[in-house]
Amino acid sequence: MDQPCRSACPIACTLDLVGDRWTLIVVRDMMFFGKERFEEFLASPEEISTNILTSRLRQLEAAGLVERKLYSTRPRRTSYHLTETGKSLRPVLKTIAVWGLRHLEQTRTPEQF
Amino acid sequence: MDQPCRSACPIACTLDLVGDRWTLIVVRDMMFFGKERFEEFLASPEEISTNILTSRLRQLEAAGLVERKLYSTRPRRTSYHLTETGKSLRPVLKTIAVWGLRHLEQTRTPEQF
DNA sequence: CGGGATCCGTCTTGATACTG
DNA sequence: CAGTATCAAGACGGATCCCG
Repeated sequence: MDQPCRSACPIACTLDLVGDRWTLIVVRDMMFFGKERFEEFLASPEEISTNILTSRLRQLEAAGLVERKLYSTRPRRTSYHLTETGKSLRPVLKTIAVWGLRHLEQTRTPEQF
Repeated sequence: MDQPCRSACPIACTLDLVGDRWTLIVVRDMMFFGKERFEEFLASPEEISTNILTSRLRQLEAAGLVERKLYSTRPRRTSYHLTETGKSLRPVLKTIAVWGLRHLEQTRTPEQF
């Protein structure tokens, strides 16, 4: 998540960007749940903490996947939106979700969902 | 990477399993490069360290994505193979690789690859 | 020599409290 | 509401050691 790229492998480079426990959760919230504001991301069931959320939003912004907009100065209100590059992650999220559903079907009972 | 599941979301659950800097690198090495042995994983350009590799292989084994086989006792030789569940991650890896290639095309010059 | 385990120092993550 | 400050806990990396 820090250096641009560990290696020339596109998988490794992608993981450098989004390969951690939280980044794709935030992207998911924007992409599938239409969340835009700091408070909304905090409200997700995974319970990201404020400093981690801040750092992930900054990284996503730096990587050009997310744009920040101040839409009110007093009170200060910020909103976050996926850029076109950010939106292009949709197939990745979708594939992960599909895999998760399949895999979890086998290891957990349906009532847990 | 620790608890079974942070939430009922299949994306979050998948990330709990493989959402870190190293796990999918190891899976990639098995899936696309046919690597099987501890030493081979260490030789990848991303340079995973021995303790991290050990812990990731254990986690993958515990999750049922990888099987360990001792194919020689003296000298002791261990090999690691993807189970069917592990192999089912192929579309995930592939989608990530495709996204990486596209995204990196725009942000880096071709000579870097 | 292959396949780790262990120790240690550093960097990162995350929970909580606090601020503009 | 949208963060920042602080600090403990854990992840990571390197080196070394161990064991068959």
